Amino acid sequence: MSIKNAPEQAVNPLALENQVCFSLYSATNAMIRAYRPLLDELSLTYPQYLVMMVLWKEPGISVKTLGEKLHLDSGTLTPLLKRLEAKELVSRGRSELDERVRVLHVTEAGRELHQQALTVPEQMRCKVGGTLEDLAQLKQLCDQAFAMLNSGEATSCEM
Amino acid sequence: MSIKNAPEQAVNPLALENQVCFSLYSATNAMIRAYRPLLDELSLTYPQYLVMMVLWKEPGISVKTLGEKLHLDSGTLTPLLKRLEAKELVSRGRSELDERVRVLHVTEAGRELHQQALTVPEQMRCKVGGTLEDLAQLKQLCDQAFAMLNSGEATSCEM
DNA sequence: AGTTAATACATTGCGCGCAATTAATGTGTG
DNA sequence: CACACATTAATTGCGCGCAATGTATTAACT
Repeated sequence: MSIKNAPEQAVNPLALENQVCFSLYSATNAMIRAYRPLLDELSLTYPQYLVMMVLWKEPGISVKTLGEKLHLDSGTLTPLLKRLEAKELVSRGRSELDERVRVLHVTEAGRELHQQALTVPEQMRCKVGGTLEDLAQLKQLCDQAFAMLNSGEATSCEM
Repeated sequence: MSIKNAPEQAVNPLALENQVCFSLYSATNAMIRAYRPLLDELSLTYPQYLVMMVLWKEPGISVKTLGEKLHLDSGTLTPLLKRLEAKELVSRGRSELDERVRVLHVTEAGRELHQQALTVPEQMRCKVGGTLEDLAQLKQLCDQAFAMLNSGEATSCEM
C-alpha cells in the first residue's frame, strides 16, 4: 500500500519507502523481538503471552471465544494451548454441557506467572518510547485499519 | 504494552484492550491476510512481494543488503529466495569479486510480474480505507516505534 | 606465508498464522 | 427416530521469522 508524499511528481507505488504496510509489518516484527527477552523470563512467546492475558481475566473460556478475542483460529491455538498445557500453565478441559468445547483454565503455576508478568507492560513502554498520545494514536489507527480490513468494505474506490 | 486511557481509576496493564502492541500485531496479521488474494494472482506471499519490490528497483543486490532493507536475516531470506528461484522469478548468482556473496537478479518472468503488481498498492489502499493523512501518520508512528525498538534506547524509565 | 579473525550465506529447529480438511458432537426438521 | 446440517476442535501442510550453529571465503596481522 503506498502513500503519495510528493504529489508534484510521479511516485513509484511499488517502492518500499512509500509502503505503509511495510512499516506496520516491520514495527510488529521489531515489537515481537523486543518482547522476547522479557517473556523469556516467563518462558512464554508473545502469542502465548496474549493467551495468558485472556485466561487470567476470563478463566473457563472456550477455544472459540479465545480465538475471537485474539483474532486467531484453532489451527494456531490448538498446538499453542497444548504447549502451554505441557508447561503446566493451562488446563484443557471439556465442557459438560457440550463435549465439543474445550474449557480453558489457568493452573496454579499459571496464576503465579501473572505476578511476574505485571512488570512487562511498563518495560515495553520504555522500549518503544514515544508519548502516551503517540501510543494512543498508534493504537487507534491500527484498530481502525484492522476494522476496515476485516469488513470486506471498500472506500471510494472503483468498485 | 499498555496505555492509560482512564487515568482516574486503576487500569489493568495486562488487559488486551489496553495493549498497543496487540493492536499492531492484529493489524499486521489482518493486513497480510488482505494482501493474500491480491498476491495469489502473482503467486507471491507478502514477504516474497517485498523481496520482489526491492529487486525490481535494485537488481544485482546481495542477500546482506536485501536483508538490511527488509530487516530480515539469511535464515528467512535464503529459503524464501530459493522458492522465488524455483518459480523462476529470481536468479541467485555469485559475485565474481567475492565468492561469498550472492548476486540477486530478477528473471524475465520476474520483470513481467512488475506490470501486474502495479495495481496492487491502490487495491490495498481501498481495503484499508482511511484518509491519506491517517495513513501517513500511521506510517510515521510505526517508523518511529521501529526506530526506538531497534536502538536499545530507553526513554525516561527507571534504567 | 601462516595463523587468526571477520564476513556472507546456509542450515537446523521451533513456534507461529492460516488455508484446507477431517472428526466428533450437537441441533433441527420431517 | 432418521437424516441433513451446523458447530467446535483437531489435524495437515506450508511459509515465514528468528535464534543458534555451521561452512566457506576473504581480510588482517605478525
